[in-house]
Amino acid sequence: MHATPEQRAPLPESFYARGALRVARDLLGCVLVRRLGRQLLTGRIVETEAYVGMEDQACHARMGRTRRNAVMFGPPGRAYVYFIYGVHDMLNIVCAPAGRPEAVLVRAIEPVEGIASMRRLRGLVRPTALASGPGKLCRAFAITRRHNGADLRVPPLWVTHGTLQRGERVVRSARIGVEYAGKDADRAWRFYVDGNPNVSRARPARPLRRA
DNA sequence: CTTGAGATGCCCT
DNA sequence: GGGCATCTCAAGA
Repeated sequence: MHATPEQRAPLPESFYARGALRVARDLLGCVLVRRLGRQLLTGRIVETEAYVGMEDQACHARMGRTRRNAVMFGPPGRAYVYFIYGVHDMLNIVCAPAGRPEAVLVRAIEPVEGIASMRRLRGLVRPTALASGPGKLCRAFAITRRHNGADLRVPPLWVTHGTLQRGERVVRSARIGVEYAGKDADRAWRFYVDGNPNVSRARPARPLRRA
């Protein structure tokens, strides 16, 4: 089954300009594409989190603009990639018009093409563990801080339209690892495909709501 | 490992 | 007593 040109076309900037909450939901099922030399690595996005501007106490922009978070203040549809814990790169997508620092963290991907390369990049783990977390996915797709600011409509890294399959349901929960965020720690701003084995934490800590 | 907030210290006027 | 360079250190999805 081959993708049509339409399906392969990158999502336009307007898709990303609608605010992190809507975009986080709508990115589920869309396809991340990475060109590595002559090879394409692709996968369906199955888990995201919204980070919603300066008011959001979990958002990197909460203290205003700094050197690190500057790309969040720029145009939508760009990669905001940062390094954390001395170990992981994290891929975020800027999701509001310039000046509004909102972004979606891409947290898990279901590998589709280029799985052999992903295994090389990640080590020999279960296929469903190749990209089942924000740090893992950056490793599997060879995404690093060098991609910070990259336009996600052109190679080597872009996102194309995709849909959920029959029977796939979106659920939401609190975001992972934001306990420090006070009033915002419990907001249900994490979205994922219910039951998908590539999601980073299959078993939720708390009850879920249908999204 | 990086970041940035806060502390500390230094020199100016 | 303010502005700024430097340090220090906790915390980070």
